[in-house]
Amino acid sequence: MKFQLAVSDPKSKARTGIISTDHGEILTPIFMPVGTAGTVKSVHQRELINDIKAQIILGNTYHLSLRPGMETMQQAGGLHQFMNWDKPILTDSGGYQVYSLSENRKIVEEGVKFRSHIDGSHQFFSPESAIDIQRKIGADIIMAFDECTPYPCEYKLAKLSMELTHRWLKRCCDHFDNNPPLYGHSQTLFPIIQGSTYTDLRKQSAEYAASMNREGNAIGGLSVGEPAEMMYEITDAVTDLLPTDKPRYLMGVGTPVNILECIALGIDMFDCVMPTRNARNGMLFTSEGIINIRNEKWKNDFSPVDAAGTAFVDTQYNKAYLRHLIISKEILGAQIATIHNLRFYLWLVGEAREKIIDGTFIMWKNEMVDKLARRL
RNA sequence: GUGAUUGUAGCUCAGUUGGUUAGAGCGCCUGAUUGUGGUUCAGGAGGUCGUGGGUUCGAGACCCAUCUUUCACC
Repeated sequence: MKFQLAVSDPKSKARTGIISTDHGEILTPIFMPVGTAGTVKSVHQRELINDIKAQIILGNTYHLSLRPGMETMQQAGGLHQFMNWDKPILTDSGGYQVYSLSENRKIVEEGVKFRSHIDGSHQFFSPESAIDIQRKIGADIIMAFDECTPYPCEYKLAKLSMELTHRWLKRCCDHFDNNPPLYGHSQTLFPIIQGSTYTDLRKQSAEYAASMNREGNAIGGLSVGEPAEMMYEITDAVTDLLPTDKPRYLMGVGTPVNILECIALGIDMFDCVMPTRNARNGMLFTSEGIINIRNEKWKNDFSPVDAAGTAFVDTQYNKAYLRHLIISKEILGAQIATIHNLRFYLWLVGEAREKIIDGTFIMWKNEMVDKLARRL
């Protein structure tokens, strides 16, 4: 992987760049659609490329290791081959599932004992096994195995957790360096910064992550329930300590507003389930604000889903129809809403990139932020 | 026509020997959702208990009439 920093906005910390992988280039800042189980839910790979214009998608170590399992994955020749996606892929390590499936796990120094949510079987993940699995999946960018702390989190616990994440990070790096890729293309490992909402811990973690000298760095453990302002504050502090010549990935963020604010703070990569999961529940993100398409007021509104939108679904279907589909839990409703939301997210980061290059980013961002949070 | 049977929220139904403001599930209407368990969670609206009489301090419940549902028999 290579990262070429292109433009730095003089009025903020925003920047643009190009990430090069063996599966192609990624123009930053970028949003990466989440495809946990080897599919971005409800959309076709062809739509991801042609309509949504996704440049990179996510997969998930935990979910893919349970199903279909690594035997199938290896026989398929890795996830790119398996799902017929030859653009870049990033895999999350399963660390987040330690957090989100917290009722079914036990954390020890060695790793984490899980119970599968599918069949209740006992599973064990360690930094080493998370790397092994991600080698077998074959993602272009893979993530260190970390512990994501909940919010709020006491200082003492946050510190202990961060220190465990650091020891795990060292093990991830060692194991990664000692085990080559399996499919003839290169992979790169990103460390994850933790430290909850404590600036001193975050700084310590950022420095430790940077000292691993990998090709990119990620910020984890945010957008877990803390106020947005707190998230911005932490992100701001952390990006100051990360090398400028490597991409910064803010994990799990966020709303369109969050993304613009964090681009201004020097973040290059984002992922979030919001545009996909919320699409399936009828929440649409548009340049004019947020639409809950289930609301009764759209029942007989035959105007386009998003007249200003750039996806074909925005003009080919009307709101009343989409409302009907979502309320009826029809599959096509999820498809249309997901294509719309993902296209909007990709459009948004694409515009941000253009504005950074133009030198008008901050002005544009401030105008957009007001509109994006409106409820229509 | 005769004999049973049924009637409570939009739907399917609870509702104790008669006792405060009649409940549930689903549906509907609003929110929430941030490295996805095709979700999940929170809140809300909605009922002259078929109708009319009666008994009783008090009736969704008991009695009478009437309408209604379903069934059987003539």
